[in-house]
Amino acid sequence: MSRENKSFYALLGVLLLGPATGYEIKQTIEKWLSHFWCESYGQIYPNLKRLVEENLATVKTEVQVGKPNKNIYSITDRGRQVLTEWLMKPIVSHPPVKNEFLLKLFFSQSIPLEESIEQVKQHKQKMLEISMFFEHLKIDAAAQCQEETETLYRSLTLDYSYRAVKGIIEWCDDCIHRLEKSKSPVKEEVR
Amino acid sequence: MSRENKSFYALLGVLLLGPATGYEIKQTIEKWLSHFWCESYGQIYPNLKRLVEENLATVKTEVQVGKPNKNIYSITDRGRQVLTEWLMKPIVSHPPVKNEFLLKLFFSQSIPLEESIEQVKQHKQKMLEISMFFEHLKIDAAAQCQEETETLYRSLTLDYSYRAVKGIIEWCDDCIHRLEKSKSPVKEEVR
DNA sequence: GAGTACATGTAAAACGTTACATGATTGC
DNA sequence: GCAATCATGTAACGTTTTACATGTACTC
Repeated sequence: MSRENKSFYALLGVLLLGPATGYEIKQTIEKWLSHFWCESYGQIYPNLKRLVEENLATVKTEVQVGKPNKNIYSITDRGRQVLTEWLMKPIVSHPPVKNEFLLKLFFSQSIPLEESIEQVKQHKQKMLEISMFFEHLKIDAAAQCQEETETLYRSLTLDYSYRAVKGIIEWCDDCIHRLEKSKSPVKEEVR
Repeated sequence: MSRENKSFYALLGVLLLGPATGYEIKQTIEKWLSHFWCESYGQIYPNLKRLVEENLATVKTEVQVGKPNKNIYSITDRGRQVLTEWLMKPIVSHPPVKNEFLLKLFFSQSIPLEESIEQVKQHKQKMLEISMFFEHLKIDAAAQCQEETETLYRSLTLDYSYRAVKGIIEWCDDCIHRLEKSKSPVKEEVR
């Protein structure tokens, strides 16, 4: 029953919001979950099949002309139950963290200071872009204005990521300062 | 030349700090880099071999009795060069983010509020543990007090992660508040 | 005419962890 | 006596992405 496979639950979760095709699921994840989750088609289509095999979802095929037929998936009661059980289970596995930026920075004593500063500036730029994306998402989410509880949980997850990037942007500024300062640390001691 | 493989550079980076065996590299990564990187033996040993094949490192075997022989790896000039080039290259790939906690929270409108609050409290607990681990690391890093530049970069990377968890802990408190409040949203409007 | 959106699906490749095998020594 | 530390290495397994195949319709 592969309780480990998180993609499974991600798919069930999206289906909870309403029936959808694999294609639509991909889009939903990209739009609303991209700041903390992603799935490729290589995961989505085979897993949707398995969902049906295990009675967690049903399919209806909508015949189309010109385009491939649409396979519209809906969550079943059993699917809802399995998802709910998972949602309430405490998280045990803390999967590997990998941050390429920090890996580089950690070993950066061997490159010129200017280069390190440049890397940090680029990282800050990237974080600014992400924070702007979040701001747009927030507006979109508020505009959609569905059920109040749904909005609450979307808002909470968005705030989590937003706060994280904001913190990182502040860190970038600090970091640039500290690196600049270390260029000429003697001056301050001389005065 | 597999420029994609980040493990490669992680190994080179650790070897930059001094010659080491695969076993010691694992320990170093676990102690100092664990908050942003990890490597398993299944990655370390085969990649160390490849490092030697590509002249980025050399091995010396130290014969031991009772234990397996030690293979001590040292970085070569070419290794240093390859590492430095990578350090200065801008980061292009932003690998998949996967946050199981947020995935659960996003879909939590379908479980009782109390359960969601419990999940957030557990997440906060985890973050507190991590922040304490960071505080210890900071002390250890200061105590080692090697070269000043080395200390600077370690301190910077640590602060990055530290600030991130601190932000998340604050978010947890906020989040718990907001969830508690949504239990009885009517009261406030009634008054 | 090129590119994008719609729509599904698979095979190959890369990536990464876990578990196993081996085996002495030291501390509880 | 059991667990942990030291030390290396591989095979199996699972996960995940990428690239490919297919094909219409619409927009620039």
